[in-house]
Amino acid sequence: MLVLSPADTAACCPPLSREPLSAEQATQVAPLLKALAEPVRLRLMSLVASHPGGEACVCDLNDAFDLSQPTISHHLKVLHEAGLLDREKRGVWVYYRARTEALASLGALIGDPSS
Amino acid sequence: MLVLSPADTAACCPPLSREPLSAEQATQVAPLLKALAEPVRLRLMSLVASHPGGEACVCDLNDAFDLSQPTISHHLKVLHEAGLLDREKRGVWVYYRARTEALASLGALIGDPSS
DNA sequence: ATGGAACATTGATATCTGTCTATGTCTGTC
DNA sequence: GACAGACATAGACAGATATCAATGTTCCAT
Repeated sequence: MLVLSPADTAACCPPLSREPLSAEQATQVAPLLKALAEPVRLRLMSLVASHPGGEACVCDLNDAFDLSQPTISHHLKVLHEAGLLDREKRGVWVYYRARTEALASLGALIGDPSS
Repeated sequence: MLVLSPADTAACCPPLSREPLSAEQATQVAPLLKALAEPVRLRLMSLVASHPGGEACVCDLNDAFDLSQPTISHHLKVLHEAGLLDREKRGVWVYYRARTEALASLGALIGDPSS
């Protein structure tokens, strides 16, 4: 099943320095950046993305921060709802996987490497 | 004179999916993303970056939005203090210039194009 | 069934932020 | 020098958000 996530909207736009973003494009892309624009979420994203297999269990992530479990859960939810993390429950554990295509298109939108 | 701006901190880190960001790196990079993570600022950045000559006068930018002049001024200040826009006063007008190197390194950090 | 472990959700609170109006500062012109 | 235009700053306020403690839910083992 094909699911369109918020993160897919990053692929819709040319790089920032090519042509001006429309108001609609900006309101679609900004939430992606906002999801990343927080130190804890940035580290969470990085932790998951750089984890062996491209996925990480919540139990691993909780230990990496000096924050309560609900707080980590909240940040993971924000990243998930933005479409930057995929969620999968396996038994008692929940695994999050980084959507690298979303990160790639977002990165290309910010700083076009080909220019 | 060489001035180190907040935006330069984006070049310090390997891509998100290479290795986990440290807490210090995350707190340095997050403000850059936060500056961009707002629809108006994203459009402002895009407007300036895609403007002929790579720079734009505030007078041009004000007209592109249905917002008060102080609000635009505020957003430009945020982008400037993040190190994403350079500021130059010429006569009565103020010109903002996009720091494309900062955008490039930030984009590379988010989604590594070389991987 | 019962209990515990792994996460999520809820509700509360303090802080941050985007917007406005009003005002200040600087620059060029008459 | 007075005035007008371009832009910044200050202050106020409503809405968003990061955090926590408490509680709920789901799954597995005993």
